[in-house]
Amino acid sequence: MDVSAILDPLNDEQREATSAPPGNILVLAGAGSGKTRVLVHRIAWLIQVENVSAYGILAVTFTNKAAQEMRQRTESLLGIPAAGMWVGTFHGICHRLLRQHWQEAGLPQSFQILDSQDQQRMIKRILKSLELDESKWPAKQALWFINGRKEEGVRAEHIPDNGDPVNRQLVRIYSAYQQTCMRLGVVDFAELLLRTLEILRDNEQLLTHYQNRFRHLLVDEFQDTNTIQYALLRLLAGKHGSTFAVGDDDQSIYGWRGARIENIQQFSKDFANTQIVRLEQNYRSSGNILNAANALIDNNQGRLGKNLWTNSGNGALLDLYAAYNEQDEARFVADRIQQWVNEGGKRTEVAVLYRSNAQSRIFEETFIAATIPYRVYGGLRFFERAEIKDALGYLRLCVNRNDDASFERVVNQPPRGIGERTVELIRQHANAHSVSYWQAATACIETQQLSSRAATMVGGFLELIEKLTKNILDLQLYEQIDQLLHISGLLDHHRNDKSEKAQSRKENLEELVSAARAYEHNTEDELSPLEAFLAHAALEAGDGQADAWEDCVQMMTLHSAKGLEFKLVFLCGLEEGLFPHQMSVEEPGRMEEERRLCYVGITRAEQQLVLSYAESRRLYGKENYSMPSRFIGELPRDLLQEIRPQIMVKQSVPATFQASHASPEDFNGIDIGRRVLHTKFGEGVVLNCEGRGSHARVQVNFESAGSKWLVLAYANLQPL
DNA sequence: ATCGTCATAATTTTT
DNA sequence: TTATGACGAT
Repeated sequence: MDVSAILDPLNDEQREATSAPPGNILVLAGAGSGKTRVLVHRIAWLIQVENVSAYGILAVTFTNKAAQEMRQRTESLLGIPAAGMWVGTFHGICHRLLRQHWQEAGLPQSFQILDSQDQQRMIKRILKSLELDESKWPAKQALWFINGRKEEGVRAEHIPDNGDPVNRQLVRIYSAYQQTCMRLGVVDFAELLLRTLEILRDNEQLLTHYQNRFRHLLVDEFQDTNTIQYALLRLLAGKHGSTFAVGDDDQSIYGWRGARIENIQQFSKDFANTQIVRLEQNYRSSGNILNAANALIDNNQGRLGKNLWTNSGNGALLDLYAAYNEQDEARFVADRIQQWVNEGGKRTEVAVLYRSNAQSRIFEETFIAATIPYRVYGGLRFFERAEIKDALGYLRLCVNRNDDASFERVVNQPPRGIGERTVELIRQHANAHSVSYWQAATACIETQQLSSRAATMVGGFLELIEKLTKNILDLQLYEQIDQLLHISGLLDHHRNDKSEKAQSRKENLEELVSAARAYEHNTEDELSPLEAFLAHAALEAGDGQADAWEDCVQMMTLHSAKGLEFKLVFLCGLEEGLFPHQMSVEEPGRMEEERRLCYVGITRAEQQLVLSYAESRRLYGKENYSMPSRFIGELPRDLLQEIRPQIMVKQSVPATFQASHASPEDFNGIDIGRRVLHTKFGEGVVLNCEGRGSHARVQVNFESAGSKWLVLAYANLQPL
C-alpha cells in the first residue's frame, strides 16, 4: 500500500490527525492551517489504509460549496469516484434521509421544502388567521422564536407555560404554524433536522441501521454546529462510531443564529477517548498579519488556545488609515487598489471587507467613478429571485395541490383578475374548514360563493394547473419548465414589459430552463426529476452573480469572507459602534464574537492588510462621530504603520483646542503662500489653512480651477 | 389592479 | 439614507 500520496504533502500535525487510528478525533485547525486538506486526506486514509468502504463514510459540511469541494478533492486524491460515500450539508443529508423514510417521518411522499422567505410569508398568514396585530407580533420575531426552538429540538407542546403571556402567544403561533406545515405537507429548514433526529431517536431499527452503516463521521466547521446538529452527530455516532471533527473556536461567528461554540469544548466529554490535534502552522498569511491576529484574539476568555505561526517571514507591516469620513475611506481604498493594479497585481486578489452590507454602497460609488471593476457578494441568489420563485410555485402546485404558499404566490401572477377580495374569500373558507386553498377554491366555485366573474377566473386558474400537470407529465425536466413558462403566461408577462428589470427577469427565467437542463437527476431515490429539482432549488439557492470571471475586486461582509483568502485585504469601518457593532456592545457575550469576526477578517490576508476607520460617517442619514474600534488598540503598535498623507496627528491636544489655526507640523511644508501641485486642478497657491490632524484643510487658488478648499488628508498636494 | 405616498426600521446568513 | 411594506387614490 503506497500511502505516500496521502501523507507526503502534510506537516507533522496534519499527518498525526490524518493517520490517527480510528476513534474520536478533534482537530483544532487555525485559520489557513489546511483543515480541508486534513479532512480530505483523512477520508483517503480511511479508505486506502484502514480499508473502510466509502459506503461507511458520512462527511458533513455547512455549505453546499464546501461539500462539493470536499467530494471533488477526495476523489481527485483517490483517483477514483468515492461512490457510496455521503458528503453533504446537514440539511442535505437530513433531506435525503427523510425522502427515504418519509413514512416513518409521517410526511407525505412529495413533501416540499420551505425556504426562509416562504417560511416568513407563511408565518404572516398564520398571524393573520390568528387575528394578531402584526405591529405587536412581528413575523420576524415569531420566525426567530420558532426556528430557535426547533434548533434546540423543542416542539411547541414541550414548552412549559411559564405564565408569560408573550411566551404563551408565541407558543400558540408555533403550534398553529406547525399544524399548517403538516397539513400542507411542507417542512422548513430546521424541521429537516428536527424530524430526522426524531425518527432516528424513536426508531431503534432505523438508528441501528445507520449507526452500523456510517461508522465514520467527519464534520467540517465544527464550531458552527447548533444544538440539534450536535445531538444528531452523537446519535449517529452511537457507541461504536468514530467521529472526526474539525473546527476552530476562534472562528465561531454564528452564535447569533444558534451555533454553539460550547460544542467544541463539550466534544471530548461526549465522545469517548477523544484525541485532540492542533494545527497551528499557517500557510496563508505573513508573520506580521498572524501576530496581529494572535494578539487580538488573545483578548478573548476561555479559548481552547492556539497560536498560529508561519515560517514564511514577517512580510509587510499592517497599514492603518484614519479617514476623515467614509468617502475619504473609500477614496483611499480605491487609490490603493489602483496602485496595486499598477504594480501588476490582479483585482481578484483584493478584497474589501466590512461589517455590514450598508457599507458597500460608498465603495461601489467610488469604484464606479474610478472605473474599478468590482463584485459584491451577498444579496439575492438565483433561486430566491421573485420570478424564479413564481415559476417554481407553479411547479410545486403541480406536484402538490395543497401547497398553499405556492397557490397564493401564483394565483394572480401573472395578473389574471383574481384580486385580493377573492383570495381572501378562499383563505377564509380554507381556514374555516381546515382544507387547502386548492380545495377551498374548488369548493367556493361549486357552492357559488364567488361572483361569477371571480369564479370564472379561479376556475380558469385551476384548469390551467390541471392542464399544465397533464401536459408536462412525460416531458424532460427542462421541457417541463419551458412549457410552464409559456402556458402560465409568465414569460409573456415579462416580455410585454419593456423595463430593464423585466428584461433581466425574462433572462433569469430562461436561465432556469438552462439550469434544469444541466441538472443531473440522481436516480437513486424515488423522487421524480421535477420533485428532485424543486428540492434542489430550495436546498441550494445558487450563486448570487454569475459574472465572476472578469478580473474584479471582491467586496463582502466579514461573515461571508470566512474560508476565503486574498493577497490584499482592506478591513474597513473599524469604528466603535460599527465594528464592534453597537448591538453587540450592548448585549453581553457578543463582544467576543465580534472579536472573532475581526480575527477572521485579519486572517483572510496573505500579503498585505490595510485597516481603516472614519472619524465621521454618515449612517441612516445622520452624521456620526465615533472612536476608532477597540480592536485597533488591541493590535501591537509595532505591527502597525499609520498612513496619513503629509500630516501628523497630535493626540495630546484636546479637540476643543482645534481652533482655526493649526500648528505648522500639521501641514508638513504646505503653508500659506506656497505653490502646490494637485493631480486634477494643477498648480495653485495656498491662501489659507485651518483644522488639524486629518481634518486639516487648505484653501488653494488654482490657476485654472480657481479657489478651492481641500482636505489635506486626501488632496495629495505636492509642494513646489 | 396599479401606482404613489407615508411610515418605519435599519448587523451578520446558510440551509 | 434607503428599502420595504401597508394603505389609499386613480
